[in-house]
Amino acid sequence: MDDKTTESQIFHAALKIFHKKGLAGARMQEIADEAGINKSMLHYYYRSKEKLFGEIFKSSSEEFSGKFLTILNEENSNWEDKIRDICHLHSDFMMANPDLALFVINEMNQQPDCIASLLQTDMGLMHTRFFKQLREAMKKGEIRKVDPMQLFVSLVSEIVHPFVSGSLLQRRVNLTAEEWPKFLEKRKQFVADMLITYLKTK
Amino acid sequence: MDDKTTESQIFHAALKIFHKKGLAGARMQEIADEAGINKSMLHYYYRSKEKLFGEIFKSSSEEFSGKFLTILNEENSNWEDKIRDICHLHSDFMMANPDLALFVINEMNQQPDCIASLLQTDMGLMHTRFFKQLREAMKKGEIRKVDPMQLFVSLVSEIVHPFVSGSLLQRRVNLTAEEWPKFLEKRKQFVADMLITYLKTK
DNA sequence: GTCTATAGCGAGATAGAC
DNA sequence: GTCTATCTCGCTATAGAC
Repeated sequence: MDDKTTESQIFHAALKIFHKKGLAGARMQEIADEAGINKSMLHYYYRSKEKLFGEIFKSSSEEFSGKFLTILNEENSNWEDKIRDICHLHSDFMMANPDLALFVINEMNQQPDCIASLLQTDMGLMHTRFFKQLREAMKKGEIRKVDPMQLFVSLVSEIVHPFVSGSLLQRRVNLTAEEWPKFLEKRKQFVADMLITYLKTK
Repeated sequence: MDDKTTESQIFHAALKIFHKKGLAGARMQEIADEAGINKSMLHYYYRSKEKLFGEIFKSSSEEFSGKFLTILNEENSNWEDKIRDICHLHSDFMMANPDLALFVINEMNQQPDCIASLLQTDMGLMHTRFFKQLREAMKKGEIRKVDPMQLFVSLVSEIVHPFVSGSLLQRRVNLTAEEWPKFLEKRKQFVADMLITYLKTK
């Protein structure tokens, strides 16, 4: 799907436009223009706007969610490494795909039913190595006893939200467009240190 | 604007529909139905869809941002109280307005220019009592020295993101629709404790 | 497979009676 | 101020030539 066929050109153009404008806001003409091809080709390859959107959403949400699972299930790292990995690798991923998170979150709220079928119902988060390692460390008394789910939500929120809410937060903390990426870069370290420090102090 | 005049009925109906579907996804007919009045009345009172949307967005974004400033500037509370207040009061506010945050974030990204004029350019965050108290406490060595902006972004992210990303996170942590509100309720305490504990340990 | 032309419909907006 | 009827346009989708 990464070659230069017409179909993949459409796919990549649609991804870009849907990510920026969402299903309701995107226009087939705009996608065609972005791909540099004729509008009727979109229907030739993907039948309808909804079908095309479905492909994009499926791919995007799987990519977004998949990143977490692979890191949380890594074999050769302890819970501390995994927190640092999430902070660094996921930040990098979102820096490279600035509209992805908001797109997935947003469209998921809009189309609860039509989209529900596209998603894995259970990610098995509780059974990843990360959670096992956390529970183990708590049992041994190495770290503070907390609800692992609250910790996970904190981790995700701290990393994802600055990207989701980018323009609003940037304005609030009064940083320029040049300073903001640097702020996010420093943030990886800040979040990892905070969470790990909190867990280790009793 | 809170009486039962036609204009306020339209306003409240539009708020509800725009919050749920956004500018592009909302339909004037749907707003009229929600308000229980004729569609042409929307144009009579608000001229166009864009004008009506503008009123809703202005009101919503001001309400959303204003909550923070008032808490961060409270006279009779120290930095610790203020963190707890943000966690508790802002959570309650978002629980009561579940679609507000995502709506503001989303539309802000969609309409960068048309909306920019509606927003206060500088919230003066750095000059609120909260930040003064934080810097003071750091100077005295009472708390860990951190970038106050990073801390603020963490605070906002931890509280706001679970609401913004509600349906996605809920699915991830595998909680039912009944368990999720309880989880969010416990979260207020969890976040406040974590941030305060982190700051106090050196 | 790719293009042009156009069908068909939905939605925002207005005219005009009451 | 409120309603019904209608205009107009933009957008999805398709038909059909090449």
